[in-house]
Amino acid sequence: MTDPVARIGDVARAAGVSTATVSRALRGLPHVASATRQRVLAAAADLDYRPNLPAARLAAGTTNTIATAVPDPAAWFNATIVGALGRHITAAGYDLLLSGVASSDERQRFIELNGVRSGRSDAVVLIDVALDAEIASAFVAQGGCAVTIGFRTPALSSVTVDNVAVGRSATEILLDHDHRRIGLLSLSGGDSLNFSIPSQRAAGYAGAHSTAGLTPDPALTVSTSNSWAEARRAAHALLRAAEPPSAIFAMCDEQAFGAMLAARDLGLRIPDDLSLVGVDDHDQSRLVGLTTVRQHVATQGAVAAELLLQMLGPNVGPPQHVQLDTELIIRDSVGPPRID
Amino acid sequence: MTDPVARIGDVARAAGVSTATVSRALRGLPHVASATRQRVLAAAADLDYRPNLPAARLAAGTTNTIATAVPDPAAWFNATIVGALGRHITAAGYDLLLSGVASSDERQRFIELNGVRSGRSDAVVLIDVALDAEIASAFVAQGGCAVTIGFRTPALSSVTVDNVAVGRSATEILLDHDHRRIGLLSLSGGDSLNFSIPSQRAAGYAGAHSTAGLTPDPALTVSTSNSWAEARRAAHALLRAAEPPSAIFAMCDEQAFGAMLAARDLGLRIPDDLSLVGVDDHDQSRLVGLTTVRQHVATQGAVAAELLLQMLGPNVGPPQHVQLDTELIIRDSVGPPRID
DNA sequence: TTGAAAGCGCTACCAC
DNA sequence: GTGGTAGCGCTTTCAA
Repeated sequence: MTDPVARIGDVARAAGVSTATVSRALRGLPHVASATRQRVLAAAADLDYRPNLPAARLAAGTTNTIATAVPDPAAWFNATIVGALGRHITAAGYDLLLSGVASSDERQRFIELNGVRSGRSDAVVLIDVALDAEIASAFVAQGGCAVTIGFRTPALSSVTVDNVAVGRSATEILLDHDHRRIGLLSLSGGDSLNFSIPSQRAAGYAGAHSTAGLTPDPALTVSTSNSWAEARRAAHALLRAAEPPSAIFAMCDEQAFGAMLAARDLGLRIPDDLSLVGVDDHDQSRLVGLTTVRQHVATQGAVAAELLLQMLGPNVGPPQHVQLDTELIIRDSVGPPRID
Repeated sequence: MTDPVARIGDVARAAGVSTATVSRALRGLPHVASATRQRVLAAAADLDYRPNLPAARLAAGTTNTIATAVPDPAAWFNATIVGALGRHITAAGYDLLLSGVASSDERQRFIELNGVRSGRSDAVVLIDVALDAEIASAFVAQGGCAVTIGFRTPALSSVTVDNVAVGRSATEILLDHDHRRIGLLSLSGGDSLNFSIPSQRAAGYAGAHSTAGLTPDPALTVSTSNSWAEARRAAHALLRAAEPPSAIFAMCDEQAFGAMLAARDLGLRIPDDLSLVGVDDHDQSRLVGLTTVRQHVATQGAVAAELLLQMLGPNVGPPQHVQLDTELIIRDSVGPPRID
């Protein structure tokens, strides 16, 4: 059953050389006579030898692993980023360790577990999880290497979008269509989530209003998670209020989907009875004709991977902050307000 | 900058005890006087000591890591499973290593890299990736521990659904509505993917037909990936054929979404001009009123985690195969064929 | 070009 | 209850 696995020593013995030579030969390092290398290779193949990675890494003092923290690995945004990120770092020879950090306790644990100190990973990527500036600084002071996505703090490299602009352009298109009561479906993170995104998008929403000489009605703002089920309930309440909005700006497409469902519940047609704008350009948004502010999600993962690989390279530099473009995608969910 | 990280020896020295005692004290093992433990704890806190995980694991001969292979981590089905799986195994104290294996080369590499031999993981979970029976047997013969999801081979524990029944019930509802020309949007995996699922669902489709005394027109079957963009093109072609189907059975909801788009392109309304059934009950299916055969995706991840944890436990047993139920979810995408 | 031996940081066994 | 010490499996000087 448990056949004794071949170790480097077994290969050495079989090839009649030392373990040092086996190590060199197998890794293609120089200073090995090619005849010797052949012999080692043959012996290794013969014994079906596989080097023990953790041991090799311990000895070499590296981990070749990138640890990733994300609030919810199943959410579309996160999954898309993880996919892109994984592709790139795997190609570069790194392993991807994935942790869900739904609560701030878990986030805390993640940070501790993945500091350089614990030797579990060479670097960390934080997707939509916020970090106190001091914790971040302490992390890098200890030699930690990290990049954040969707969140920005000075000490760490980051990839983000301009969320104020996002909120502004989503609101503007609604304003341009003469909507004057615009509901806001705001994002309420779990406690480990990133609060700056909702507040920045809300700032854009407010800014667009004030540019137009308007002041949004605070009663029109409600917060929900990114689940459409929750957004649906919230939108439902909004739309059944005494003075309902004629349009809704949802901070993510999933919430917009919930709003669509709510509209349907109430017999409201989109865009005739209700206009709607989301953010993300979710895979399904096109299907339902949702007008939305697209952010290039997979690209964010790819860029993060690039930054990471660069930081892990020989020449260290200061943290880099890249901000990606967004664009308004016009589909069929925005029209003029209904006149009653 | 690179402040020297505290090692177990430093803690031992600071507390005036041996490393053995530190190890015991820190891990809460018995045979440590509580006064000693306090002293060790204090010293560790003082030095901000973090045990080096890889080293600890190497010494203890464990990895505490589960390696997961999935064709595409970004796909909804996979992401949902990974999310559920991760939650459970993390709770049990394991790390989750995630690898995308889009090609059979990558799958091969994954298997080699994660055999017991390489000591990288304690167990492996394969999501929708197929394995030759011999490779699977060899894997367990070497002491490998694995569970597969969506694919079944004798040697490995698995969690699956009855895909023939899935295909049958999707087809039956269409047949029951008097459709006689039913298109089949079949799944074509990448080369690492699991081919048994499409063929089983197709068998269900054929079986339902023959039970009704019918023979499906082979021209009505087309294969695409699970991307809706591709499915859209395929459905488009199907619907513009000389004798188009009056209904389509799509092997996954994402393909059904593509078919919806194709229908829209052609000015066909659902279900008036075209009926549609999918499989999965994707998060978005409810939004677009798609009738579908639901499989409990997150549950599959949870069950897989359970099997895994059990296998990793003390009492080894034979591989277990659990088959989860599916259910037809009736929404608004199926109606009688149009009479022209 | 090759080998001996000293680690990497921790655990676990066996004495005391 | 505690410490000494031999590993875990590999890498990497350093000398030969």
